[in-house]
Amino acid sequence: MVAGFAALADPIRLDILGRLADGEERCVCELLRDSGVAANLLSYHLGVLRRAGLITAHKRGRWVDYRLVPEALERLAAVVPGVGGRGCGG
Amino acid sequence: MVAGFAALADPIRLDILGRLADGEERCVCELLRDSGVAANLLSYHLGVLRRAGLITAHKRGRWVDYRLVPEALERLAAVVPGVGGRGCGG
DNA sequence: ATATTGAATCAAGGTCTGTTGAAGTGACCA
DNA sequence: TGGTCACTTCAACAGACCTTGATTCAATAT
Repeated sequence: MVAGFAALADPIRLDILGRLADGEERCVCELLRDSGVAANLLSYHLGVLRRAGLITAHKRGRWVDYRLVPEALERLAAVVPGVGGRGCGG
Repeated sequence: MVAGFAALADPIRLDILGRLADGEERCVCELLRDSGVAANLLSYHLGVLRRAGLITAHKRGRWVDYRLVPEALERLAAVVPGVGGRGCGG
């Protein structure tokens, strides 16, 4: 949980998550094109997000596709103190 | 914004926020009693939260009371990627 | 088998953070 | 005026983090 917020506390990682925010899968090569960071650095940050459980990876031939784990992010958003996680209809 | 998430990425600070989550004001001395950390360390973490805009301080005689800034925390929770800030009735 | 590509990992650095103990500031009391 | 209390700030250190360049690994193409 602390690890989840720590994963959000970096501009590169927020950028990655923002680019996956529509729920679609994207391969590293595509994330790499727009991000403007080195491939190994991108891989490092993807690893941080993956180990935090915020994204998942699966291989497709030579490529690796990443996808958001919305539940993990919702759980994080719901646990922000003072917000009260289920304000909608829970 | 990155600073906001970074402020959440620490167990002591999450503990502080959790203790302020009811919206009530609490003086440092009260926060100090249960937390079990040194006074200067608590002051440091309160400073991090204050500089991130997540809490506000005001003096009351010899004491300092801290209070949550719910808007700041709601804004943070709403900006978590993939959650969709206004999913309720926007 | 070899080369090439997409991606992950390793080693090493510089920088930021968290923790500690000591000193400083302002408000109250004698 | 001096002393104590509540809290903050300072100086210093260990550890974690981010970034970089080089290496490694797996999958495809020749």
